Order: sequence, then structure tokens, then C-alpha cells
Amino acid sequence: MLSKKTKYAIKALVALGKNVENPPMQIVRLAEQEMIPRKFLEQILLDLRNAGYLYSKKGAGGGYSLNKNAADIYLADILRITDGPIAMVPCASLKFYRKCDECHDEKTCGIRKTFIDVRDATLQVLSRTSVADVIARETLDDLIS
Amino acid sequence: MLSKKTKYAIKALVALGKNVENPPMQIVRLAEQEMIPRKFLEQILLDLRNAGYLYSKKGAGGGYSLNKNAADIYLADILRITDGPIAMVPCASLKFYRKCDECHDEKTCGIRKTFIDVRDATLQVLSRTSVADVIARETLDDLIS
DNA sequence: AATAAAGACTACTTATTCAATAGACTTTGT
DNA sequence: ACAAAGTCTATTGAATAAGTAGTCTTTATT
Repeated sequence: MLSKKTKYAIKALVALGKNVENPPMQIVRLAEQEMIPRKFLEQILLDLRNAGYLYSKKGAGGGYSLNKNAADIYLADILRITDGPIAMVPCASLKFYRKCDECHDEKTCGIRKTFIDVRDATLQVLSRTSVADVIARETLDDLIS
Repeated sequence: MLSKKTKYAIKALVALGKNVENPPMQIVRLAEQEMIPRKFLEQILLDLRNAGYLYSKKGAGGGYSLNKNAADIYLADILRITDGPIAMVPCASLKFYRKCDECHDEKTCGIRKTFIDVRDATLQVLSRTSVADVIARETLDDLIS
């Protein structure tokens, strides 16, 4: 399951993506609008900022805005920042590889191979879906329904 | 991440799948062989049994064996027994649907749509991979290397 | 019939991780 | 100078996962 942290991160990015024409958005406003606990959101935004996805400005009139085009922010990368590995077992992780405690011989582990396939299938979606895509999908259905 | 419970479950099924020509295997033996805490394994096997995947026999000479052909035991179903939903968000789950707390309007939720795609991609692998496949993949590489 | 070898079931405890909160510090515009 | 923002680290509380314990039931063997 996705952590709340990750859900909040995605929601924040989507909100900032929609806010791109306007002046930077303050944490407090974002927290209220998206119903995210303020101090928790603060940490999340900080992580995203330190990873280069957000631009922030201190002081009066400050706030947060996207530091990249929404179309260049992929969910896979966000998940990795907030939740760590995408693979379901550490030994199948691309970016956070760790040996499984339970695993004797990784070379012949059928479980590992299967979960590498799962990881690839997951990434097929997540590393191609951007914040812009998520926004597009929302507004698309707004129009239809 | 997969829980240890699920990893243990898969390992147990694989071990029992390999043991299919022999008399039923006792919990204690299985626990030793697969390095799984005995009492924890006991619970796991019970779950798998109650779900119809294992046959068990009490008393002297008793033990556990598969109740289905290993080729008919799919990982997706096992995961659901031991870990619950496969989807990364409850609102995208096929078998364990629940509304997300954070979600206002599910109909237009871009996050939901994306994670339905992820779920489908994951199931594409997990609902086609059986215990027999896992075993095959192990022994296959035994031969090659 | 007695006994021992197994599994069945339920309850409990402990450890770990997640979610949230708190507070002191820094930067910047007016 | 001051207030409005973000920065950063530490701590607390809650939930879940992992593991443990103990008693009950069934069955094969003698």
C-alpha cells in the first residue's frame, strides 16, 4: 500500500501543477486546500524540494512552486522519494537493492525473478505517468461527466 | 513491500510443491528447512489450508501437502490471503475495494486511474505466475549455471 | 485403552514503521 | 525591526507486522 506520505506528495504536486500560472503557494494554503496536516506536509514538501522537484521561497510572499514542468515529474521518482523502493522485495529493487534475509541463493531464486517481472510491469506505468498526466486525467473526466 | 508472512507462504508452497511425490511434510521439518519460525509458519499454513490450498492431516504420520496442482496455485491469490489487497491504493483494489480517506471525488481522481493501471500491470504477472512456475524458474537456472 | 505425534485455534507480546506534532532556527519583504 | 514565510531535527503516538505461548483436537500405534 502507498503511504499517506506518498499520496499527500502526489496531491501536493498536482495542486502545484494546477497553480503554475499563479504566484507560489504557501504551505498553509496547500494544507488546507488538500486536507493534509500542515506540519506533515511541510516535511513532504521539503523532501520534494531537496530532491529538486520544487522551488521554494522564504519570507513574505514566499511559498512553493514546481521546479520542473509537470510533464517531467514522473510518479515513479516521487514514490521513490517518499516511499523508497518500488519493487515488492528488496532483492528485486532497481534503485534500492538489498539482499533478502530469507534468500539463500539469489541467482536461482524463483521468487526474485517473478518479482523482477512485477517491478518491471509496475514501472512500465509509473515511470511513464507524470504529474501532468494525472492532471489531464482529472480534467478529462470533468469534461465528460 | 511484501510481508514476511507472504514470503514465508510462497516458500512453503514451493517446498511443498517439490515434496509432492513424498508423504506429507510436518510443520517442524518445513520450518527448519526453510528457516521460518515454527509457530509463525503454523499460522500461515493454517490460513493457506483454510483457503483450500493445502491439505493437512493430524496425528502421527500427518503433515501438510498441496491440495491443488502447483500449476493451479497463483501468486496473486496467495498474496491476497496473506497480505490482502494487491493494489497500492484501496480504491483501486479489485477484491478489497475501500474508499480512500483522502479522496473527494473518485470518479475524477487521476491518482486512482493511474493506480488501477498499476494494479492491472501487477496482476498481469501475478495472476499468471503459479507455484509451479516459480519452481520451474529455480530448477531451470540450476541446470544452466 | 493409553500414549504420543501431529495439526487447530486463539490470545498475547514485542518490535517496527508510519503518521503526526512540536519547536527552535533562518531567510526575506516591507 | 518585524512579521511572514520556509527549514530542519527531534519526539510522540498509533497502527501494523512479526513472533510467541498455550491449550485443544485428531489420529496412528502399541
